[in-house]
This record gives sequence, structure tokens and C-alpha cells, in this order.
Amino acid sequence: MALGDAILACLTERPMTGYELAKTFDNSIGFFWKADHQQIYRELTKLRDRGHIQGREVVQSGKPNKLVYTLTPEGRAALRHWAARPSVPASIKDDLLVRLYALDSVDIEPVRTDLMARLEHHRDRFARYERLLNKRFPDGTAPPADVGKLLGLRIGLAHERAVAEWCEEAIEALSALSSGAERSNVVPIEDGQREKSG
Amino acid sequence: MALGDAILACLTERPMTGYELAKTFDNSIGFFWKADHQQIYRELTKLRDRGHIQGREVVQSGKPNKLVYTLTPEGRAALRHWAARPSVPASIKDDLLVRLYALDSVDIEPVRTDLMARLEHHRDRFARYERLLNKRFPDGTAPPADVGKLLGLRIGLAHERAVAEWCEEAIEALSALSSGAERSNVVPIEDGQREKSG
DNA sequence: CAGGCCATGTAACTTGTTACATGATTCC
DNA sequence: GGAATCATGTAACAAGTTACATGGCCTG
Repeated sequence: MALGDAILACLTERPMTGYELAKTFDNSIGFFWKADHQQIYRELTKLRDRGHIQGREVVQSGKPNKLVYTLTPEGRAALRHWAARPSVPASIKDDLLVRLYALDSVDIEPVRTDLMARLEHHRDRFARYERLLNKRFPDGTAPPADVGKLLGLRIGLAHERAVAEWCEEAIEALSALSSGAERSNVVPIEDGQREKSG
Repeated sequence: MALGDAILACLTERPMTGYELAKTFDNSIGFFWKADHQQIYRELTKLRDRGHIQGREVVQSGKPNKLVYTLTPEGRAALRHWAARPSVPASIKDDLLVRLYALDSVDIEPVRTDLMARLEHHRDRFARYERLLNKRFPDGTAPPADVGKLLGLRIGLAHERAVAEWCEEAIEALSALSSGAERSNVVPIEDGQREKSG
């Protein structure tokens, strides 16, 4: 039940609608915990049933009405209790690493292309975190209330930098591999049915 | 459908039973993709139905019979096609970072304890990867067939090192926070129902 | 007038988690 | 005698994904 707690964590900042939460899960907290709007709406009704949040309808004209959710004292307590429990070490779960694991049974070129896209992605992320850091914490320190958020940004930065550097290394390694292969017996495979060693 | 493909990736190494696969997903490939035995058995029947793998029962005495699964040519082709598609950049999904996000609404001490456990965990992982690296690739290079696995180990190492360093930083930051708090108006909270600012 | 933003949801499906079930063998 | 290992599975539930539905407002 970590998505529910992540939502409670968001609502400690300010009351929000499902829509705003969905956007938050696409940004700040979404850097460590992804969720789309369907998941969020479903979870919100559960949290409301449990009494952890309270919905208040705001009538709007020109726009659809919205449901603003606020943490209840029970919700606050639930969040605090959850936070006091040990966390589960997150595992990596990366598609690309599975591809690399089986690199010998797979075409190298598309994996190399993929790695280049990844490099771009991680560089973008890094730049984004850097901008955020400079904007919210220009002198590199945070007021006590925001220490956790600064730490989040810092691990984001460290992670993206490490992964981007690794991508560069991996691209080089694959390039060396496929230029080496041109001189060996490996022929390009077009038809997935053909076998390299049949 | 990445678990299915991860299983196919494992089976490129050698034919295996569900039990052996489960152990592999607790080790090597499991460093980037976790799955427990229930998930694996379920996926195996699906893969068999699709004709991507073939099961062969091996009668044993003293032990329960086992079902050894082998990749079919169709399975090999499916893996190759999957690998040629772009991967989805993995997101972090870390419980602990959610806790830090809401650090201001939560008790610091258990989070700090958790961080110390994490530091241990990541140091262990780092050491484990290092041992693996020294054992499988003593001179730091790999034969062409194993380049992907070496790259996997390398990102594992980089990742664990970065996270462990960050843990140290985070522990210090939280220690500074809670020793600062002793001199302010924050009182320890035992009962989750009580509010810090009610 | 097409596309994006605001705002909420349902339905169907796939993954992932937790608990239970069986039963012999080997190691302490 | 109890725990761990080998080996396979079912059942129920929680979480995550994909697709669909509605409808006005604003911008290009």
C-alpha cells in the first residue's frame, strides 16, 4: 500500500484534486514513484473509504467541478505510522539490462540505439534536477522542513549522472563489439526465424 | 510482458526448471528484475501455451519430478524481436524517498534508522558485485558473448556505490536535523493520533 | 476546426504479492 | 525432532497498464 501513502505524503503539502495529484506524480514525487491518473482516482476512493482523506466538491463554471482532497488527522497518523516502518529496498527493474543479459542471443544494433536514447534521457533528467536544485536550494542548503526534498534531489542527481556515464561506457563497448563482429562469422539477421547457430 | 522475456533471456544460457529460474531471479538476472516462484510458474505456462518454450519432464527418485524448460526457435525469435524494440526507461520507485518527501510530517528517528539499514544493504550489494566481477572478469574485460553481463555488473557497482554514498550524506543530514530539533519546540510523539500542529 | 487543457471516472486486463498445500530427503 | 532444500503448484488479492467515455474552454 505504498501508493496510498505516497498520496498522503503529497497531501501534507496542500489539499489537492486527483488531477493535481496526477500531475504531481508526473513531476516532483513522480521522480521516485510513478502513478497515472486511473491509479490515483482508484486509490483516492479507497483512502476516502478508510477516512484518511476527506473530499470537498468545488463547483466551478466553465470547467468541470472538482473534488479537493484534504488529509484527515487519521490520514496524518497513518502516514506517520507507515513512515516509521522499515522501507523495502527498491530493486532496479530495467528492461535494458535484461536485453544486455541476453546480448549474445540478440541483435546488437537496436540495443546500441536504445542506449543512445537512454543517454539522452538521463542527461535531460540530470539537467532538470540541476535546474530544480538551483531554483529551490540556490545555496545548496535547505530549511529543516525541506531537508528531505533536497536529499531526494541529490540522489536523483547522483543517479542520473552515474547512469549517464555508464551509458557512454556501454555504447562504446557495444560499438567495439559490432565492429569486431564485421570481421567474424556473424551475419546480419533480418528474419527472426533464422538462427545464428542452427 | 517483460517477465516473459526475462525468462526467455535466462533460458538462452541453458534449459532450466521453474525452480532453478526462481533461484536465478534471486541472483544474477534478479539484480535487475525481481520475480518470485509463483510469478515464474504462471509465466512458464503462458510461454508454453505460446510455444516459446517446451517442457520436458524428468523423473527423479527421492525428489519430486521436475519440468525442464527449453527455448524453442519461436521463443528465440520472440526474444530477439522484443530486444529490438526500445526499452522503457525504468523509474526509481523507492519507498524511502517517499518518506523523505514527507519528512516534515513524520518522525525522523525511524527514518534515520532505516537509512542506516539501507547503507548496510548497499554496501553488501557493492561487495557482492565486486566479488562477482573479480571472479568472472578478473582482468576487467569480457569475451564478446559476455559483454552484456559485464556491463550489468558495472552499472550495479556504480549504482550501489552512488546510493551508499548518498545514504551517508542523508544520515548526517537527518542527524543534524534531529539534534537541532531537540533545542526547538518539537516533542517526541508516541501516539500516532497526536498532532504536531493541531 | 483541430488539439490541448481541465476534470472525473469505468472496464478489462496484466503483473506482482501473500498465503497455503504437498511430500520426500538431508543436515544439525 | 525440526529446519532447510528440492519441486510444483492454486487461490485470492493488490497494484499497474491500456483503452474508452464525457464535455466545455482556450489557443493557434
